[in-house]
Amino acid sequence: MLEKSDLPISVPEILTQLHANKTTIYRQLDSFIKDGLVSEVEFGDGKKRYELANKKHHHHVVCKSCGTVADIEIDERLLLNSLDQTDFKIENHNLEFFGFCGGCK
Amino acid sequence: MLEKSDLPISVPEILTQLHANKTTIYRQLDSFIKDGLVSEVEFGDGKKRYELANKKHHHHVVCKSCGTVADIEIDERLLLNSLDQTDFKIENHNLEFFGFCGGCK
DNA sequence: GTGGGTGCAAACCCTTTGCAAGACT
DNA sequence: AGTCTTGCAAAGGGTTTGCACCCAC
Repeated sequence: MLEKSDLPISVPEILTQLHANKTTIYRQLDSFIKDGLVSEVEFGDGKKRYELANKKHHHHVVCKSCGTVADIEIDERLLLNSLDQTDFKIENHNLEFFGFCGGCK
Repeated sequence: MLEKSDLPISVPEILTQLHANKTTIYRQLDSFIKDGLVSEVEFGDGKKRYELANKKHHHHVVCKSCGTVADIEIDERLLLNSLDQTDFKIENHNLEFFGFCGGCK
């Protein structure tokens, strides 16, 4: 398929670039996610975004002005220590940063 | 208004508890956010949630099974250090944890 | 009367579902 | 035949918008 984008992309974006059926895209993404090939990220604009799951664990910085997205690696050691205070069994987390990119700031 | 809930609540949830107009709720929330009284959080289920902005900076743990939400404080020092690698000017971030609560795990 | 907040309905956008048609074994 | 995938249209769910109405100054 079209997981050629190296940054997370939404279904509406996919549809502008690929003359394909909406429903099929959603269903294929679901199955890729189930197989662990694709992962979902959320930037809080109401659209889910998808990226290949073959990269090492990372997070994103999103430009509030132009929408540019960059990958970022976070040292999560201290972050994980903070989890001792809860009795939840944590399985995953969302962590995304918002600000202005070099060109926009 | 009804910011009596001490945890983030979505507009559909508000509407079940308060016989009020949808549009009015959205507009009042917008204005509260603009005034810095309310802040928005996202748990990735397509609904925005809102909570009073008068608490100290914190994050949430969300139970994937029953939906229970708890507050959690995160030591963000190391996390912020990681941001040196980007030339973005970061203004804010989303950080939410997902897992299973004491009752569900 | 003018300006601002309210209410209703419709529109919007992303996502999901139902069902019939097609492809593959 | 049987099963799995596709396509289209419709429905769903959250959010936004248009516009008329009402209240207060």
